Amino acid sequence: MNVKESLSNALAPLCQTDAGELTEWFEIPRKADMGDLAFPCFRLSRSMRKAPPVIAAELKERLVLPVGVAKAEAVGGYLNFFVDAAAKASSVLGKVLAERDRYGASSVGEGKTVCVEYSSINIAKPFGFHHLPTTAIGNALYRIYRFLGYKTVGINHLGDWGTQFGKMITAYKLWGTKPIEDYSIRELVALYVRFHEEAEKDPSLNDTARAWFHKIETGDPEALELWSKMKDGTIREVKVTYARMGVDFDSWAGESFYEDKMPAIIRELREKGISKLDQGAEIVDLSEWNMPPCIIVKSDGSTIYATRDIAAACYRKETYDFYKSLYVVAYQQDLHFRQFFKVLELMGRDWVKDCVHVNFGMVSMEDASFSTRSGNILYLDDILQAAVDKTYAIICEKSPSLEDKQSAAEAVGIGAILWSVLYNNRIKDVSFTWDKILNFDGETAPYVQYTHARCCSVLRKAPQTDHAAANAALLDDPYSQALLTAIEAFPDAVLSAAEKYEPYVISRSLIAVASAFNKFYYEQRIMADDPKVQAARLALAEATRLVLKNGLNLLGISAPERM
RNA sequence: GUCUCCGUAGCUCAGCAGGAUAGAGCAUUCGCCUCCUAAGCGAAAGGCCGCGCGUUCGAAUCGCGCCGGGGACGCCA
Repeated sequence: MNVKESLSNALAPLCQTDAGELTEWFEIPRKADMGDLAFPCFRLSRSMRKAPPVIAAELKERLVLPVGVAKAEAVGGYLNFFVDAAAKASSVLGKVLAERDRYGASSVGEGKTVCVEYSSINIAKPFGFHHLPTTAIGNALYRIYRFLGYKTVGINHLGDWGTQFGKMITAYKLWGTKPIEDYSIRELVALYVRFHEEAEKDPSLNDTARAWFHKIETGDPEALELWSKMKDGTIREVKVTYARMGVDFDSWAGESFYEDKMPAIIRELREKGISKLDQGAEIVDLSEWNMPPCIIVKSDGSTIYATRDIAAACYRKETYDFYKSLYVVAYQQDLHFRQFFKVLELMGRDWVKDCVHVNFGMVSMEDASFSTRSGNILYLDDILQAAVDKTYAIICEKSPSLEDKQSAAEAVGIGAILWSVLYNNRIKDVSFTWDKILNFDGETAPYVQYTHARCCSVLRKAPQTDHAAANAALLDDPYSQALLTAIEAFPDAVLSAAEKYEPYVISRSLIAVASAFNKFYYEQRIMADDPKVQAARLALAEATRLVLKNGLNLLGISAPERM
């Protein structure tokens, strides 16, 4: 039983209110000096026919404080409780040191599967800067749900189908100079650009392209092989970039994968009378829900992304029997998701309530020095590399004696980039400037990483001790207590992040822990003269290290031990 | 035009299943390294929480209406 519950049980008879309900009432006071838990008495004023401050004062008089609560204070309409410092220190520290890299984890998701569609790049197209939010947020959610015990399925819904592949093959056949598998993405993009230039002069190229795509569709061996090699080459190349960001997928099933799964959907929509013909196309009329129609089959007879998304959703339900299916896709597609979710509902797929469009804002690059590289295209890899290079220079300046500067620069530079889309509400647009990204002061990934490295440094220099054996009661000073409070809040932050599909909840929690540790570090000497105090503070540093590492890991950001 | 999201300090943002004197970071100014990583710590300054009305004992938080901005709106994804 935790402190909240025992307080609720003690308060229940005095308030004549159910203890379970009272548990929900507790708040965290705005400031630490107001206590650890606040009990608002406003809601009792009607039933008890007294003013809230009077109730608070009376409760304070009559309440017998349960074990673990040191004192109560009536302030205005609140009854504030101060938990026993030693009890708190020992329970928090004990939990973290016992659970270690599982601290903050849970088994709430046991037996449930969560699908996360994210990143979703196009084959033979740049892996661009604009893919950063979906990749970083999707990866974080994937890791968060896995940490909570869910079975997770990360899906990269590849853009690997369409007439552009006919164009690619046409261009390759005309101007290709080496085996297609040897082409890098940038070279494939150059071929594509050339195709469009030449097609301006010679429109017949477009017919050739259509013919090639038709060959892919009908299974012509040569066309299929070229297409397949382009796809393999792209995946091989992007995997390098994904690896730098700690990203991986369980499924690379893209648009082509659902080609043979759409006819059944189209047929069902017709048979159930959900779709109808309109202006030569098959649509689902959604005017009843104040939405434009959802196009299922175009007037030329071909399918469209809504059809594919419906087929994909059904496939995922059948294959994974998901508890939730997340789509980490920009808010520009809000309407599209509302539309095809509604169509699924009309088809009687009640599980569509478990499908969630996890939308996010736009990223833009303000820095003019960058927008010219590679033409108008900003490759994500270039951004990552530039951040790593600049970080390397900063490390040379700040930590000249560091041995492995390169790997620290990799961790910190990429961490800073990922952080930029993981520390605010998803819906916020992010505009990039190097000044902002490479400012490593304050609420940033490098700040958290730095704090982690500080913990590691102290622990490295200290004699090896059994942290679990330390006397936590000695951590009764306000700085240690504030740090313990921040550490204690971490598991709830993980749960909340999952509930809201918002990784930033974890980012903010890490900032709180790091900030509390740095204050503690400044005010209290960890390597204190008293060996018992020293042992307790080392245990606290170890707990801090573990929390920061776990949290960064959930965000897909690495935690170097030195920087 | 319709739908939708957003509007909190100079800037970027937390807070919003209603509750205490609205909080951070950056930038600015001023302090702190003979001691565990100064990528740190402290202090100052900075606010009609877009505007109005309503609900409530109580509104940054809920409702309605304006204003301002982003996005989407039938054969791209």
